[in-house]
Formats: sequence, C-alpha cells, structure tokens
Amino acid sequence: MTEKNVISLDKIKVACRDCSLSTLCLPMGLRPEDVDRLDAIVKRNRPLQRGDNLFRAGEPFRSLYVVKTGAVKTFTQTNDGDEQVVGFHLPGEVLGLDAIQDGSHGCSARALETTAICELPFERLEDLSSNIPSLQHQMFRLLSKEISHEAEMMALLGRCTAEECVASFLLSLSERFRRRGFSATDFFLSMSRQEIGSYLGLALETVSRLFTRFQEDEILKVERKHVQILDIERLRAMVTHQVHLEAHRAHPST
Amino acid sequence: MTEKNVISLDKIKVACRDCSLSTLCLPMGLRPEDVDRLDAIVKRNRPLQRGDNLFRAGEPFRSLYVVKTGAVKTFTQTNDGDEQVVGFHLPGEVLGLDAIQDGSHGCSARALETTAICELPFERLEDLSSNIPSLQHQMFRLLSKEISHEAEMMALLGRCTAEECVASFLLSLSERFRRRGFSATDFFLSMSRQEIGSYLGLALETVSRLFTRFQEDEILKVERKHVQILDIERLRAMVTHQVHLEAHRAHPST
DNA sequence: CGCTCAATTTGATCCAGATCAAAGCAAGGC
DNA sequence: GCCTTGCTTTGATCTGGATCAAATTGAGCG
Repeated sequence: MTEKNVISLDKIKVACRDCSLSTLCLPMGLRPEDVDRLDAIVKRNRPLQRGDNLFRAGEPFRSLYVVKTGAVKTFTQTNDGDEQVVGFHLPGEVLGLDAIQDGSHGCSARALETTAICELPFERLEDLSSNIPSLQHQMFRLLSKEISHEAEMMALLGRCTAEECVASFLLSLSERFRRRGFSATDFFLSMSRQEIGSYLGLALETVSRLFTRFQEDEILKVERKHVQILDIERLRAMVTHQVHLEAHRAHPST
Repeated sequence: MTEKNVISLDKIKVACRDCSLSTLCLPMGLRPEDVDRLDAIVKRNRPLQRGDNLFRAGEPFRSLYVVKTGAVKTFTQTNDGDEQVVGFHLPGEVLGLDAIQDGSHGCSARALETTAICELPFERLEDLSSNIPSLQHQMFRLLSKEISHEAEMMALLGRCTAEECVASFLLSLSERFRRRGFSATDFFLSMSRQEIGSYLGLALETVSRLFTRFQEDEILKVERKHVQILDIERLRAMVTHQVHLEAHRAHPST
C-alpha cells in the first residue's frame, strides 16, 4: 500500500541476476541472457512464517522450490505417528527433487523460520532446459549433487557413533553457512534438538548431552539455539574417526 | 542387422530396442526412433567377472553405466580401512549418477558375479537429451528416482531395528527381482552377509542371526546364498512396524 | 509480575546389537 | 584324498545410546 511495502517486496522479489545466491543456485554458470530467461519463469510468493507448510506429502508435484532466505525442514510421518526429519534446507538449496519421479511429493516441507521461496514450475523449467544446454547441464549437476549428498549421509549414518553424527552435522551447517557468506563458527540453529535427533537417528537427549559434552571439552559454546564453534579442528578430527587410533597403534612393518 | 553376427556376442550386444530391460531402463517411454538414437551411443564392453571393478573412487567421470545382467556393488573406503557398501545394483539400474556433479566418481563399483554392462558416454547423452525432450524427461526422472530411493533408505536406516532393516532389504530385493521377471520369493543373494551388514549398518553376525531367526519363524528358508521367502506378509508386517502394536492398544474412539 | 507450556538439560536404568571368540562347512588346489 | 581359505553360524559378554523420569530454563501472555 505505501512505499514501504513496495520496498520490502522488492527485497523479496529480487531478480535472479541480482540475487546473492546466484553462484549457489540454478543460475550458476549460465550466461546472463539465459539467467533472464530462467528468471522469467520464477514465481516469488509471499514469505512463509515459521510453521507454514510449503507443500505436504502426497500433494501433486508441480514445481521445484528454492530457499531464498530462512530455513525449511522436510519430513515424513512414520507409521507410528511421529515425524521423521529428512533434511534441512538453507538459502540456495532446492526442494522437491525427489518428487519429479512419481508426480507427487514424498515428504512435507515446513518453514523453520520466516522464509522466502522462489518457485520454479517444473514443466516450464523442463522446456527451458531443452533449449538451454547449460541449464540442462546445471539441472543434471543439481540432481547429481543431491544424490551424492544423500549417499554421504547414508554412509555417515550407517557407520557413525552419536558423537560423529553430531560433529558431522555441525560441520555441515558450518560449511553451508560459510558458503552463504555467514559466519562458519557462530550461528543460530533454527531447528530443535528433537528435529536434529530425528534427522540423525538419535534421541533428543543424546543430542543435548553431546552439545553439553562438546561444551565441556571447549569445542563448542552452546546457549540454546546459539552455537559457537571454538575448535573446528577437533570437530573435524571426530569425523575423520579412528584414523588416528590406527595411526599410532599399527605401524605398518613394510 | 546382418545375420552374420556371432551368436554369443549377440546375446551380450543386444540392441536397446530388443532388450528385455527397456521398460525399466532409460529407453522407457521413448519413441522407437529415439531409442535407436540412444542405442547408437551405447558402448557394450566385454562382461565383468566377479571381483572386477567397473570404476574406482576418484577416477574421472566419463560415462554412466547400466547393469544388463548380473549384479554390482558400489562402496567407499572408510578412513579406518574397511569398505562401506553404498548400494547393490541389479539389471536395469544405473550407476555413476552421483559423479555427474563433480566430475569424478565418489565410490567404486565392483561386480558381484559375471556382469554385462552398457556404457553411456555422458557428454553424448547430454547432447542427445537436449535434442530429445522425452529423453531429458527420462533422465530427470531417473535422477529423481535415485534421490527418493536414497531418502527412503535414510529414513529406514535412521529409525530401524535390525529386524526391520533386514526385512526391508529382503523385500526390496524381492520386489526388484519380481519387476525383472524373476521369482519374488526364491532367489540367490550375490552378496555376502558382510556386505549386507555393511550396507544396512549392521554387524555381519546380526544379519546371520536374523536370517536364522526368520527361518525358525518359518518366514524364510535360507541355505547360504539361496533364499526362499515363505511368508512375505509377515515380512511386510515387520517393516510397517509397531503399527499393529498401536492398533490393538489404542482403539480409536470413532 | 506470576502463570503456563514447551524445550532443554540432567540423572538413572536397561537392552539391542556390537564385539570377541570359536566352531562348522563348502569349495578349490595340490 | 587332505589341506587351506574364506564364509557363515553360534555362543558369551559388553556397551553406547535409548528410554524413562524429573528438574530447569525461558518465552509468551493475561
């Protein structure tokens, strides 16, 4: 209504070419004129508030969604009722990739905080990809990245102690914040201990205890949602697990 | 085309249009003339023997690979030396999708038995996809399917008892064999207990014990690699876990 | 300000599955 | 045939993390 509104909407509705995420998001590596063609199909709806659903499991698949600001969790219901967190999505990350296949969403997506989203109608994106080889290439890379990321997660969850899981989770967040221009060592968790636990396959109490222990060991400083990483090297050493044990135990005789 | 082709080679080098996997594999949903164009870029090398590597982690990515006959495992090395199985791949399943992203393979692939492979040079596949919209669509579906499959696995591994994991693994194999025209209830495992355990995040002893227990409960008949599913419904009931506990505990009042 | 409600922390106990250990068993080589 | 080798099974023990329970903190709100 007033100028204020126009300005605040402008901030949300920034074009791809002016978006700070363009090096992380789909436009990466596209020529400027192709970015504009992509931009033309993007829908930018009003921001989600904490707790709003972006989509629900079972709904028909129409679009991919990119987080612009804020954070989103994806989750499914287990058959005994409670939710299972599948992933956390930060600015520049794409949601809905798993739904292309069978035409409906396999999980629900809900905002963890106030969140702006870019919507990409998939049919139009497909058409555009046919006409812009570098966009097609970018799409393949995007999908592939998701696959290798999930494979990594599986490998982690498969053979991890609770300590390794939590350390790895924090390092992943840290790295993702860093690449988005935020601090890698000082950030706020937008998700609860419960949600972290669900994501990592741990009880929320275990997550809490590990945060406490990491703090005692002066690796972290944790105050509710506020996390500061004090010793990122030791965190890394936890994930590169047992390797040092091997190193000073068995001296290869040859 | 000519009738002079060597018979034994013919069996391996069957064209996509004549391949029994065409409904599971990339050609699915393509027009016959497009299948032929795809066929033209497929390389069909000599079969792998058990233990042969198809590719190794770190090698540059050039091609996708489709299992034609046989079975392949993909795996990474953990930093304490032993291998972590990432997946098992049956006829019609595609390998290498995780490598598109960063140009090199993130895991190794090794034949579990004598295995025939179709190789798809990725650059040529990309070119073709640009020119055949339905192939591009098929590629997106393929990648998306891999993503949702892995997400499912993660959800399973996250919140599973050993029993659920093994039951689910057997059901997955059963279903995949069924779709390939083999028996869904009588098949041979081409992987060891060790490899199954590594894949599921369980100790090999646990896998073995569960096979024994399922046999005692007359759900399975197991003799080394040979598995017969005697009661697939009870196996399914294990995966749809706890739901029955809820069912007879809390009677919904409506 | 005090109340409510949810999230988090902390403590105590328990158990599924890992680990350690040893025996059984098919398959290939000599 | 016998020996080796590498699965696989089976048994015994141990432990990390789940579960149960209760106290603590903090935020929102009338």
